[in-house]
Amino acid sequence: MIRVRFAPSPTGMFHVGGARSALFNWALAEQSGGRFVLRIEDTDAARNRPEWTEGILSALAWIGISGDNPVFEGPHFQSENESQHREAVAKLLADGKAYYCDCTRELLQERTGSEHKGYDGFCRDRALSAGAVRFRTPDEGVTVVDDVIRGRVEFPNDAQEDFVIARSDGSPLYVLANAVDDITQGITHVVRGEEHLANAQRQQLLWPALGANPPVWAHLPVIVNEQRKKLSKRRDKVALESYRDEGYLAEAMVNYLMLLGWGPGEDREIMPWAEMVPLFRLEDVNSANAFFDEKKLRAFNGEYIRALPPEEFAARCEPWLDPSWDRELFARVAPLAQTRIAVLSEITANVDFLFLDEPVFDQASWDKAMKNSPEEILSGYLARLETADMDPESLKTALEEVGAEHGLKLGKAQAPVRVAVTGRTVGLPLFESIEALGRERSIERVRAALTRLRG
RNA sequence: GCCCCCAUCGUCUAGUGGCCUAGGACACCGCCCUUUCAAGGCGGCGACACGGGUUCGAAUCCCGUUGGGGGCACCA
Repeated sequence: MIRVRFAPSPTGMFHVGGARSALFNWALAEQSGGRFVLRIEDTDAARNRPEWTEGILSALAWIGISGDNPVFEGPHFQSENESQHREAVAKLLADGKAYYCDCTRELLQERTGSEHKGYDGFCRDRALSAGAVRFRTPDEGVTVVDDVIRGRVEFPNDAQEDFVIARSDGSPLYVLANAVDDITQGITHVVRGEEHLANAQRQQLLWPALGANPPVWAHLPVIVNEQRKKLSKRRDKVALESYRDEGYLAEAMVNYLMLLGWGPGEDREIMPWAEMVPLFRLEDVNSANAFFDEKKLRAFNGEYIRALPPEEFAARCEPWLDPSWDRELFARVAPLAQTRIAVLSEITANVDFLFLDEPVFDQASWDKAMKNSPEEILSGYLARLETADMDPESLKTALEEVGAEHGLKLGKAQAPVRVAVTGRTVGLPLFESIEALGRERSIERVRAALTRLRG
């Protein structure tokens, strides 16, 4: 049985790169009826808060990864396995595969004469009984990491120092704890970001030393920003939550993320998760870094929004709607907005005019719209509004007639009315908007605009 | 400085020696539709980093160059 794992350290926000890794692992587990193990790597007390873990869980659940699916296992907490980590260190020590070292950084630099040189093996045979613990690495030959995505990767052993696996206080370090947990949890495939390739070199050595066969390795390409640098939380928008809060649909996000380094082929891109799962193959994952293109994500999101049944769309907009807004009225115009927004948060700017006492006012929009005989158009339309039938066709005909009286096509004539009624130069179809607003309120707004115009 | 990875349109990618005059998508541009804006339809622009090999034949294989990226903690 395939057992994969996703092992984030709690850091307060969920990285989109992590989401991509989780998704790839999830697809692997799901397609094979295997297990997806969630392990929270919380061994660094400095960055470990319960709410961080909650954040990871909810972010994963958002993209469809949760205990609702029997493929999911966990969460396990690395901190709970510390005794096993310590036992592993003790065993390595007992087997002579590791040794104590009390060299300070300064001492080492003095001896090697460089801050770039690695550890020189000074304590290898000093038989110390305390200090940090270093793993004894081979001096010659190469360490081979067989990577499904990259092929055979060779690391010359003479460039690999005896690395530290436990601190002087006995607490185990990541490289060791991670390997021990993977072994005890029966992980068969380690699928993670390329930044871990160097760790694979060490863990490739650690697994056999711990009496286990190394897993299948797969190091995913890094997701980069426009500068082609790894996405960093300092400079880039990397939090999955921020995309969720802006109104990106989980389905679109999942679809887009899957395309970063992989594709279902056959010139297809928009594809639901269920269809992708059986198609996913680690062998087909690209090895080149991928740029996170929010423009394309937006386009995908727009596609997914438009594909939603109207009622579903209206329901999804709920988090962005003011509680006081009339939901029935909203449901009537929502379909008109559906093709006009790419992220859910944009819904408010499209419909708020219906619920506000007065439309939003923006001087620039006003100036732009009030160019062609605005007073004549508005007063003429005002008169017709009093008696016209309140259906889009009649409302349109009425404006066409007013426009014709002043030599204006509908395209020009609608501008002042639109700004008077909605406050904006762009937006939902005008006559449907007026119908939804109702006669009284529409008249009121046209009157107000005339007043402002004359004022 | 050392180790490693990578290299097809601006971007994500298809392509695994002949099907390639290199396909799709996003972006961009134009046209159509049209009450604004979208959506939709049609069309356009646009790439195999460079240099050597191997081969009857190379985007595809090999070597080198250049260019990017990742990693080098008693962090994870």
